[in-house]
Amino acid sequence: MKEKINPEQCQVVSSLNTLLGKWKPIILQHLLAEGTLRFNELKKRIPDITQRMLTLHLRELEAQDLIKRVVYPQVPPKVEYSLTEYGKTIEPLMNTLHDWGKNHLQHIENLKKLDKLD
Amino acid sequence: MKEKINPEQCQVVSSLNTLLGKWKPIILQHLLAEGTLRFNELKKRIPDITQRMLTLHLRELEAQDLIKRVVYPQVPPKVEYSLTEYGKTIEPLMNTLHDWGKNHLQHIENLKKLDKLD
DNA sequence: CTGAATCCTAAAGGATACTG
DNA sequence: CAGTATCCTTTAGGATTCAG
Repeated sequence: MKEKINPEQCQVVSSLNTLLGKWKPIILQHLLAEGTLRFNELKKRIPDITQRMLTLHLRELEAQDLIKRVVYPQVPPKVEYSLTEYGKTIEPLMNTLHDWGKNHLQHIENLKKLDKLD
Repeated sequence: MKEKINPEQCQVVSSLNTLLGKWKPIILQHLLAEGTLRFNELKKRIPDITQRMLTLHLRELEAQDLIKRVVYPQVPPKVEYSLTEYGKTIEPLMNTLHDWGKNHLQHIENLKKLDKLD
């Protein structure tokens, strides 16, 4: 018997926790695709997110050192978000998740079709 | 500018939803490591999970076609859980998550140490 | 423009007791 | 042994308002 695995020590859970948040993967995808975006540019690209959640998620991603936040001291304020160098290491992970997820949707779709034949 | 990405059409989100559940990755890890386990064997290996959550998570993993459930019609009941053939395709994904998560914990640890030097 | 503050709802998960 | 059923707590997220 293998040793016990707890959520706290499981490294898979560690990865998942980093991405845990309804909009975090979306935010990361936009920053991966476009490099640098202002707060409102992100808001426009993710219409259904609330300002509150965008702020909270950005703060958490920043705390994880995945993104950096640059404030231009001017009025009206201008704040730019982009991935840190470290944050860019998440791209292969995102791609792996994307590929498996895409295949998974197809798989579930196929199962449903087979069910209808019964 | 790329097209908008919504949670519903985002394939990364699709993968994450499959693993969404406090104990699901843990359950999968045990089944990956040991092949077939009975309900109570899983419960013993994951001491802090409640029977309720174990049942719910197993049902959801089964609905995703990731695991299969075999009931032996006897008293007392015997139910065995194992990965489906399709479910085994999640192993590379789990490994990728594990590796990134392990590195991430180390990264965060290093950042904390650097902070203390200030 | 980029937030912060407050209040509220919904969903996930836990505790406990019961059952074929 | 392998669950169900019920009730409760916690947490994530949404709606709205205000502010520098």
